[in-house]
Amino acid sequence: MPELPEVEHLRLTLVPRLLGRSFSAARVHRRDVIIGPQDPPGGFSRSRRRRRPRGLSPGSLLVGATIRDLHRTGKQLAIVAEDGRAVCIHLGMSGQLRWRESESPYRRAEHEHLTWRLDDGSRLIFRDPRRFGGVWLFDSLADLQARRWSGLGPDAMTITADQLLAALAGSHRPLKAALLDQSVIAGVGNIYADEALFAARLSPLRSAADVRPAEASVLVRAIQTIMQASIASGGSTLRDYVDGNGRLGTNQSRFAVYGRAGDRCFACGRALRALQVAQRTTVMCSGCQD
DNA sequence: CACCACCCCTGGACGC
DNA sequence: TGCGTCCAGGGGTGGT
Repeated sequence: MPELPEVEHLRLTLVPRLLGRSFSAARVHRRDVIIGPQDPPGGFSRSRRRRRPRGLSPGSLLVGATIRDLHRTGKQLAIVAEDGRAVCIHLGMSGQLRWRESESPYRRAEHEHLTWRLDDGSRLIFRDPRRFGGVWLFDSLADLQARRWSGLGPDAMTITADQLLAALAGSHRPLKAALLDQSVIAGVGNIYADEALFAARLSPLRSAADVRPAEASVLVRAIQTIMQASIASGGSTLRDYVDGNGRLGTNQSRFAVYGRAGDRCFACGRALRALQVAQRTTVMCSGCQD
């Protein structure tokens, strides 16, 4: 569920908490959520992931280093230290990254897999009940970008219509399947794919290669407008998503189609239709989208 | 190569 | 109340 807007809002809430601070300690409560730094690019597959990560030391979790920057590409976040080392965090479906004040009494809650202590006594906690997410360790941001982010397409917030069009060219799968493919465009998930396609009046079933330049422009604008609005309202919270301060998002109240199958289309009044595209529940308006 | 079905995981909703 | 079943979905893997 955390897609680009949730991760970006999370990043914005963590920047003032983390930049310039340093980690004084890290506690790993569940080893298999952590991958690297010498493990294969992209991490282990599910079965192999159970293996104990090699090279896991307090240093590789950035302990002792000052935090210089928080990066985001698509749905992934990176904490970058002054000395260049980087930790990549992917929230998956249910992941949370939460900062807690020093005075709050801390008792580890369920599914909290990794806890950092900061030099001012506050804490940064990675929690992920479903464990679709993970934490990847790299010796440098360049290494992270080369080994983990190189397969990602342009970020959804900055992609141009020409770039999207080029990525769609020659592909005959449904347009929505292409939008969900992170190598085509990074950051779009099931919710914002449906919302953007509705706003752009394009059917999720359209063949990707059939999208015309003018339609790609409208679609890119729709994606970016919708995502920008969501970032501003703290992201969408359906179940698990909270920002760095533990606050819920409110953007879910603006959904036009997602989760509204059977309800009336706000534009034309027809009942919204639910279908499956690329193994994902998809909601669309047959009257408006084509 | 392109595409797709399947699987990982947990908790919440729902039916009986 | 309790138990079973289904569903949510990001993304890696392996099959077609």
